[in-house]
Amino acid sequence: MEYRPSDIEPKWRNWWKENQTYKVDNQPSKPKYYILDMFPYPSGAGLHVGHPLGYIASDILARYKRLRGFNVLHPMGYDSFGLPAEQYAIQTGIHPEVATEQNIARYREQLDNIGFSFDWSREVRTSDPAFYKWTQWIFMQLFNHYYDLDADKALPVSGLVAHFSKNGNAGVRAVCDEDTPVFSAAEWNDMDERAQQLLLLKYRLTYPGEAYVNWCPALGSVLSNDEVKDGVSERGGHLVERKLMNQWNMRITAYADRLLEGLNDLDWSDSIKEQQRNWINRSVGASVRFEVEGHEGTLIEVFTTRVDTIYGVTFMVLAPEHELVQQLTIDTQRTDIESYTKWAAARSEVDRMSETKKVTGAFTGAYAINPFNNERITIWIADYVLAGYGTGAVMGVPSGDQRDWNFATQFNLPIVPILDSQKDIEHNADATKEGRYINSGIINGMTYAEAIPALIQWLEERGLGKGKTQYKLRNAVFSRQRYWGEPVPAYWKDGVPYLIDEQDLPLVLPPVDKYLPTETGEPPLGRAEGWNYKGYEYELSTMPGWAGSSWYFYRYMDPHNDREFCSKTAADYWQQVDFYLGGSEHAVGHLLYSRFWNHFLYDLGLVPHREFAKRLVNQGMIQGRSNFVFRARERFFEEYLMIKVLNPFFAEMGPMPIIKADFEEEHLYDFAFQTNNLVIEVTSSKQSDKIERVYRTAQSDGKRLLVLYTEELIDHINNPEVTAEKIRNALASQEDYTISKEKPRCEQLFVSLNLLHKYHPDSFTKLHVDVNIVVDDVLQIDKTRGKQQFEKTNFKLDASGKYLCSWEVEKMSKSKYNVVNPDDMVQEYGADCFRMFEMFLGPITDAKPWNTQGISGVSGFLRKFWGLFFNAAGQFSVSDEAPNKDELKILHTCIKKVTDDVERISMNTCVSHFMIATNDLRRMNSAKRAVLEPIVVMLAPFGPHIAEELWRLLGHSNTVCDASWPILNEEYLKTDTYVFPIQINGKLRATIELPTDVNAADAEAAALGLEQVQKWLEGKAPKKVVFVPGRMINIVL
RNA sequence: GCCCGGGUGGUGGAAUGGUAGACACGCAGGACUUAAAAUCCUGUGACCGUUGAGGUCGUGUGGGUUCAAGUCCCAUCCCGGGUACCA
Repeated sequence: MEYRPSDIEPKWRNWWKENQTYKVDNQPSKPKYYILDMFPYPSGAGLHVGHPLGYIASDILARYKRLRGFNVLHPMGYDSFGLPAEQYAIQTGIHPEVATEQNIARYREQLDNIGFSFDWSREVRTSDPAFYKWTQWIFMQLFNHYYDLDADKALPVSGLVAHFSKNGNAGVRAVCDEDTPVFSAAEWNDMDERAQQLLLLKYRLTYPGEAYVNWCPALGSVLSNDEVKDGVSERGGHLVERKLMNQWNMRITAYADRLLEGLNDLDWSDSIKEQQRNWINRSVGASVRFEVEGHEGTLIEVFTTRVDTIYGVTFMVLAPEHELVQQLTIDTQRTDIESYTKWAAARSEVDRMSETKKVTGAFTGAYAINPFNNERITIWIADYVLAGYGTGAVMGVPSGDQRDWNFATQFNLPIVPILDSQKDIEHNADATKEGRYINSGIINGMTYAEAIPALIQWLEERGLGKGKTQYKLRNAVFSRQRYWGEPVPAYWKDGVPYLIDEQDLPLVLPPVDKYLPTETGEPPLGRAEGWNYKGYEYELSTMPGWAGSSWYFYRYMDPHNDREFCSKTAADYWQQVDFYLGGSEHAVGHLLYSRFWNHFLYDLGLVPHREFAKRLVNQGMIQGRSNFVFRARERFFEEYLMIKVLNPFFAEMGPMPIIKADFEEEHLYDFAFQTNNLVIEVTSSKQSDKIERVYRTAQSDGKRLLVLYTEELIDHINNPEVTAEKIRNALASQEDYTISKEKPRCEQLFVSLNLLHKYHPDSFTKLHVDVNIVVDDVLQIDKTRGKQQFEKTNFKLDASGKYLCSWEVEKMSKSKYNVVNPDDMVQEYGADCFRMFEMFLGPITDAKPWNTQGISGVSGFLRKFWGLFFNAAGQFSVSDEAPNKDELKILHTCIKKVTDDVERISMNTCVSHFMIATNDLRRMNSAKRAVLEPIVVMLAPFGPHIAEELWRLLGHSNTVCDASWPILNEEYLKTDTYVFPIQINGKLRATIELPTDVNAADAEAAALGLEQVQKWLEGKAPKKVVFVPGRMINIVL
């Protein structure tokens, strides 16, 4: 019987569905294993081949764990709020919910096609009110809690209020805003409700505050960083500026230390933990306040990790957005400062940080006073200082910091050495901490270790600063001026936010007429009619994409609970995620925010662990391999005409007076002949104005004009003789105006890659082409028909009649037309083959471009494996004979390797091991149940359909999912002899077969006795012989 | 720029500091076939040499540690991810 995946795969998928094979119940009697994939955003492009990479790996692990006796939770759902659906809604008017619903249906269909063991009864969607009710509920808990430093956990704000009314905020050690005043109980009790509420916001774990956003005045809305390219909006190219806006924030910095410490116990890759550490970036230093000359009481605070360099400060730099810039700038500098600020506002943070070669800045005209030596230093603004980072001001120490050095050099500011060990500071900054201080007042002669405490003590005694620990981690902006997200369960009264009643949850997203900001620039929710809470206006921003994904892993444990986000029973059983798999691009975004929420939920006693995911593996991205085609621009046609058609004419008729080799527009005519006064104009037939203009010029010059439409050139592009004939006719004719009368068929021309070198690079526009109509970089011309991109198109093909495309590796995305749909692969090769091929591509953690060459190897393997079970007549035929030693060795080698490799998530080598076992068994013509059945079980996680079919053919009535993983017996792997490699000076020169357990002396003697070894020894004795038991022999000469 | 990865034959990749290139793809030759497809067998890092010998080089590049380095250390180049509102 032939292996036909299209027959067996749908059959078993149905059977699994009907028998609820993958339904999971809480079974306290069984050990549990929770394996989770980062859930997908259901995009309109559908699932692409990159998504399943992780899902297949986790599915293999889930099925493997099940075979090893675990009760495995392996759920799937959708992160279904997000920007793309909203963009689509703006363009089409279709409600994002409708589009999202369709996208999910499509994802589900595609996922079902691959044979995953997901328990779909536990599916979650973040955009489902039954789900986001709990996202909103958690938000409310955050609002109602503050971080208490003594308890080192989140505590209810109600306790804080009680404390304030008795003692004021003295004695409260809590994380709060920098500018929180100190107040007494009396002062607190005297405050009105509004003042009290405003004060409490300084403590709450979520609070409204100001943050910079990408504001696009032309679109009247805030843009995501993704939507901004080179300082303008991606759509429309409108100007974008950075603007302060009132936004909800999450006080994640309260958890900075715990998020750092928690990393130590996590079984996550070192690289990801390192990224998180760097992102949080705890730095110990000092804050120093500088007075501003002539501005009594105005202080500029800076944070520095190198307070020891304070005497080397020769200037100060503020972020262009710094609140004091306006006030400090003197009139004569105002124009400079304003134009610089405007320029800087248009630049993104990444641009601002990346630019290190070009130093820019502007002088405010103001001076600050260094508190240590009372020196006047100039105050500048420069875009390398970011407003949202630290205090938005830095002290410039050019001798010790390269960026400061560059700045000082550019603007001719002094560079003062401060350590006797600093070298070469005329050419570079030297950030050393070695040596002793010079030019440094109270710390002269001290070392780094002595100077720091001395300086901090000095500052603290005078109230001019203090030792301080700072984090690079910033509080997270939580508002989005968008429609398609969770509404914030808060309303505004008198400029103060209040939570709605818990019983009014969920606060459901209201309908709006358009998904755009209001005329007054408010978020789309401002359009919702009658949308208010007991007469008060709701918060109009919605939550960001990461809200729902920060806690969804608990919902899978108890997905239908309408009283709690997850019951205690469920959480107690499933505990935490044992294995989490997802893209490395989430290293600091999702994975840090979700850890933060989890720590908070843990503080409230709602979840059993501080960390939600015990083990994490990051899969590499499957990149797209984009193809490009080249559309000819007008310049091409002029060049083409010259090269292919005109040159023979010119050779015959002599050179022309007015033609030059370049094809600039300002030339009067494109080409001209002396013969018969003929001039030629090449242009699109659409440019009738231009044709008329040239015609008039030609008339007044007394020239005869031939107009060649680019479109007619396109029509005959592969046959230049047609055009040559036209020119010949025009040269012979006496008409003063020749123009084609027939309507050209084509409007655009695409030129094959291998012809481009003949033309100027500017002659073409490079465009993405759908990779699904390209095979081996050759465009399938027949498949271009009916495609909008190729309407009225002709192709200039290469000598072999092909159209060759160029290619590049890029992110796989709809806009790049490089999305490959797994359905197509499944259709052609079957789901098992697709699954195994994705695994066979390489290590799960590596990024790689999608490329299907090689899939036939996996397909062939499955057929060969299948063939092991059938005799020459095509009948199922498996023997019950006892296996021999060689067969047992094949089997147990396979058990060992596959078991080891699944445990370390090395799925690609597992596939190889199956191939090796299959090839070996085929060579032996072996078909024994005792060997084949265990391999079927091991194959089941990888190719569940084929394994299920063979399992049943072997006579079982239950599903292969409920079989047991085979047990390794090392005895079968042992060998009596081993072929030892013999190295001379580390290079392989010979081999020798010896007993596996040979001792050093015997091995050495045997090796030295070999003729090949003697040859190298040249009669001398070796200096040394290294013997690694059971492995190798190295002879050192 | 900064942080984190990665770089091995024509290609995807394999390799607890111990025989570099497992397993596949591709390619070449052969078998079967009227033929093609499919299938099967053999070969396949480069170079020199050749009798089935043997040798030199070889894991981005340049150094180093070691009896032994793809693997460890230092420097450097290139590619990918993240860079706080894509998810």
